[in-house]
Amino acid sequence: MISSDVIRGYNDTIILFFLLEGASYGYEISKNIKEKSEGKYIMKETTLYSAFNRLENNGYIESFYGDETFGKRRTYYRITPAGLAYYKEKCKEWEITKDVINRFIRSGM
Amino acid sequence: MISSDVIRGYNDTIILFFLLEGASYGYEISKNIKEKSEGKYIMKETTLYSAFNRLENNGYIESFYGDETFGKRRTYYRITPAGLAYYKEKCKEWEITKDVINRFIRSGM
DNA sequence: CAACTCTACTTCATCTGTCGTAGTAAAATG
DNA sequence: CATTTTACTACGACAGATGAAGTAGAGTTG
Repeated sequence: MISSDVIRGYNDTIILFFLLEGASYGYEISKNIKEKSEGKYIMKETTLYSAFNRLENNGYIESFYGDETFGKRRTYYRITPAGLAYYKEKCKEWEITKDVINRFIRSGM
Repeated sequence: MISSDVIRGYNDTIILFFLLEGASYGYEISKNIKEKSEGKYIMKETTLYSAFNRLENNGYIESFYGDETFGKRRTYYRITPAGLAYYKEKCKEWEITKDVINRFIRSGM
């Protein structure tokens, strides 16, 4: 398990990644993150839902209610064009970040 | 310039990296970070000095005064064995982190 | 020689994002 | 029918980053 401070700047990006494939909701994304990272990263519920709020306030995602007449009502989110642009930007930034941090890492110690 | 939230979890590691080579002090490390990253990352003074405090409180570095009889007195820092162990740990963690974040990045967009 | 820049910090207050704790509520499972 | 899983929401605490401002000596420039 890696510390979350490392990931801090990329939680929003991780969420947007899953929304690229289509609308989704909190619990599903939470499971997907765990699965895709093979359990190496688990986003806390509170972190996830507060990220949704931030992303929506920034206009990067939009929420709507599912039409399930059964079960607990889900809040679905879809990515907006601004969200897609933000995601792409973050991907580029990541390449630079990786390169920069690598300069301060000694891998063979 | 990359956002510092990304780096957040690695500021301490970056500082320790320079102390591997020998004792140093704030201003010098600040310059070194800028140079080594080719200006892509500039650690703010307040971030740097508060990191020194944190690192010292954790026993990862030790401070001492330089014997310069001229100029403004410098506070030097040297890495401790615990600091070295911490640095090595962070380097290993970085490899995992990189791998995990990469899974949520689409590089060709 | 006065003004400015560079070196080398320190203090303080604020903000953002993460996370612990707790609670609600419906459906599925054994 | 009790427990687990799904699907959230609210609240408060905390750590680390940062902006603004100040201190102070040394070197540089007009």
